[in-house]
Amino acid sequence: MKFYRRFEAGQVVVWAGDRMDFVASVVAGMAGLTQQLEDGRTQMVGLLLPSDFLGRPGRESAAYTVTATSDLLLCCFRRKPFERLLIDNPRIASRLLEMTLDELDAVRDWLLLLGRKSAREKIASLLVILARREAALIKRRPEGRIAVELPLTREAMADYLGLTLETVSRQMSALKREGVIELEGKRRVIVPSFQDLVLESGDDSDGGPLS
Amino acid sequence: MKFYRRFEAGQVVVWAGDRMDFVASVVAGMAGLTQQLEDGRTQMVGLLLPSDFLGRPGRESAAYTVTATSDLLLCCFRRKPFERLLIDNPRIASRLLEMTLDELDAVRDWLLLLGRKSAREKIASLLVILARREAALIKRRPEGRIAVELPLTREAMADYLGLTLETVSRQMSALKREGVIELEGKRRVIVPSFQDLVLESGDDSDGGPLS
DNA sequence: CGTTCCCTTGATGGGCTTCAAGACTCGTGG
DNA sequence: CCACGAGTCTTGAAGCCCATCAAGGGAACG
Repeated sequence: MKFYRRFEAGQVVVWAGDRMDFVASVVAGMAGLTQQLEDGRTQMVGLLLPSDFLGRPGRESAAYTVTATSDLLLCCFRRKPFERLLIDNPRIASRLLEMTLDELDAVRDWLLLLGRKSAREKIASLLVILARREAALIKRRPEGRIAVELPLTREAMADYLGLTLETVSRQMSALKREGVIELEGKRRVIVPSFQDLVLESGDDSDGGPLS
Repeated sequence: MKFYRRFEAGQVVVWAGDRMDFVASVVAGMAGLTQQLEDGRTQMVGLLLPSDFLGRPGRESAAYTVTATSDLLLCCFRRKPFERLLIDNPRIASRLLEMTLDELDAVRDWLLLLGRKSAREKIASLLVILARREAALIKRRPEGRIAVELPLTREAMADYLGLTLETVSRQMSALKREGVIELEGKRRVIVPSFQDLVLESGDDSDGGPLS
């Protein structure tokens, strides 16, 4: 009933429209849900980090293409038994509802980012989000000088932010030039002052409760 | 336990952060959830139509400002009794989960719209969405020549689409000039060919099941 | 008949995309 | 060992789409 699956960076987990008879939880690594227009324009519509849930109970086929953006480890359950589990165990169903509502809130913040933020603010916002998610795993709140893992290509960042990869690259360079961030290789960012990064992100909310 | 509340177009239902001890279902009219950056930039992050659910069980205060975009009638339940209902009645809880998952899918389509579509495609997409929602209420699928109610100001449309109200106005004029739409007053649109409008919206999906 | 709200239209400029070329990194094979 | 190539990223130049600033039209209301 429960089993693990491993994917390398860049591999596709499922294609939109394909049959999908499992649900899963991310153990390690990162995955993106993406949607496309006919002419190929691509937008990421979900970013899955450790502890996130993948799949929809009661649905036969995948609504979105899921791609591993870094090496990825999934803990999978066959869908039918999982659906039974939901019916028999209201506590689990209730927990799933809560996770879904949290995800809905996160996606709504994402709408604000895509609709109203500048390229620079978008980049800063993404780094803030990743820093907060990383810190939340160890029940902490980011502050001062911190390091952020960035297991995304420039292209994946662009698809998340609704930009081109060139613009992402330019804005990363600009933030570096101005000392807001430092780069250790392409996929690791040092943030000298997390507070300053939050200022660059446009919104001043403190990130809410640790939950 | 159950009561009705009425709001006029433009009135605020709740302010973000305010205490909210009811949940509600939209009976008639339309409401928008909006989020703001400190400098005033506004993005709509939810659009509630008849049959949609408002509020989050288990949460004390509103996360977003809710505004009636047209005259609005809500069917409200006090939050505490409603939460008890969810615990005692798994069928209702399960239904709420399904509605939340549907909303999540809708918001993900919205991400694609904000991140990757042109102003013209955004306008067309909004009209397609409203036409489909309206048609779904009577279990039909829009096609051919149809009318679409547009109970939104140009500014509310702009906040939904991540544009300025001037751009919305210009693109509406352009679509009209080219015969894709006709206007009956400012808040009612005639679509000579729904299929043509879908082509203008950028994605060619058929709108999925009627559910 | 003036005020207010909403909408339309014009002119201008800027932020991001597009197109293009080159740099860096890493793994492979000569 | 080093040359080569593929994938990823950076940087430059040009142009377009949409935002911004500005003015005015139209309808509803007192």
